[in-house]
Amino acid sequence: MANATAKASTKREMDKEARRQSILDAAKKIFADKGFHETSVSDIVREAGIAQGTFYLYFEDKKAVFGEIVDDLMNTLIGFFTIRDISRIQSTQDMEAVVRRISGPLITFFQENRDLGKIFIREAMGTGLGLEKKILAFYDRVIQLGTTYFEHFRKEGHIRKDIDARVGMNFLIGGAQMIIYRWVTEGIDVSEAEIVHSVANLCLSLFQD
Amino acid sequence: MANATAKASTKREMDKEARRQSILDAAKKIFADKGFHETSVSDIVREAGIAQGTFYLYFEDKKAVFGEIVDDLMNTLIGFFTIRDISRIQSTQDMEAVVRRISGPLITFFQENRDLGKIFIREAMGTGLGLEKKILAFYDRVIQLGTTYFEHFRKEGHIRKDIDARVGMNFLIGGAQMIIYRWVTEGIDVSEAEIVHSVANLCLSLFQD
DNA sequence: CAAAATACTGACGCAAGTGTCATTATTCAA
DNA sequence: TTGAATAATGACACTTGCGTCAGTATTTTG
Repeated sequence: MANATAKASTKREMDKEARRQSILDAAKKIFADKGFHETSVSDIVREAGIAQGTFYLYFEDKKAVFGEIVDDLMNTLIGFFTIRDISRIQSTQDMEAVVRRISGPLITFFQENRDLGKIFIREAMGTGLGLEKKILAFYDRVIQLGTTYFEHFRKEGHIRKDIDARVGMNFLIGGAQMIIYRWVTEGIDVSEAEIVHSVANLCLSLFQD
Repeated sequence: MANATAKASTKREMDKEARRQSILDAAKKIFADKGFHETSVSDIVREAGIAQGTFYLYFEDKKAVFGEIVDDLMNTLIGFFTIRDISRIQSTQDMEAVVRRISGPLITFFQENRDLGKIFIREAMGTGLGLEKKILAFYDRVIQLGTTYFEHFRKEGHIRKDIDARVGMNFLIGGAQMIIYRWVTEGIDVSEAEIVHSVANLCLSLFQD
């Protein structure tokens, strides 16, 4: 917190952070385009406009960049799935609102970050890094959140009785993922609003009474 | 059809075919275990008990084996999804029967071929070979079949009006895939019958009135 | 301004894995 | 039985891309 030093050091930090970010951005672009395995570190540094060696000042290796991209994404997504004070929400109306409150931002996000959509859904599972476990853990976390909401609405009586929450949630995630993937990769001629509507309706029809 | 020659030649052919198959089997095992990119041709030939060069007498390269495995699998799966004479089937009862007739054998198949499940669901999409397009075409074919059935039952009046068939089918495929994947990879302690029951119910609840 | 610290560079050594090919083994046919 | 055809071998030359490091540039500090 010594003023001058702090300022200088802060400035350096910022620059390093910016460069780091620019490497991440370059990597996202190439990964989404060519896939993890077809992407070489040379590709990334070319896109980022830096030398080969510089890359290794900021990241351990190619895996590390990829892992960080996926980690960041998962954190962002968890944010979308988190709803505080679910216990306050009670009517069937509200249940629909909850589904839409989740799926809306989610889909907007993927529209604005198609690269990340491709990377996460197409690549991340089969890269052969340790990611598979992490991703399954992520799904489990989402499922856990979903199950909480589910059980809540079940208590309120808005939910059909005969579906196992975990299985249903897995189904739901897979389904939503597939729709988002196809929407993100191919330029399906469907508006964001329509996608939100469809996804939300599908989710609801799975569980609703 | 010259008798002696034909017999001899047939015998040779059989042997070649058997060897080919043994390479495919070895490859399936390793691919499912380590993933496409972590698998080397050396791994495959070691598993198959042949020399490096022999591999290349039977396959162009590693991609070719993988591609063939995936192609075969897609053909098998299309068989499961094909129902002749859908127009004969009319009641809601029958609609349920159709869903179960598809999901039952499908799930049995994946239970008996977990390797293929892993390969197809975890690997095939992101290998970076030309497979992505092929797989999407496969999904489209399945969706087309599904949509036919769907429209049929819609005419019969067993289906909710407000769901777009294509979107619904995509959702359904993604959902089913996710469940099968989790069931295949982790040893979830759920019986095959229960999985069939769950999947079928989820499919039905998506569309049913 | 000097010199020390920090940041960046890119050529290159190295490892991994591919696919070939000269050689050896096996099968067939006469 | 022999030699011609077919099948299999495995060592190795070659490619590719990774990660390092000795050297250069830039920034900071006193």
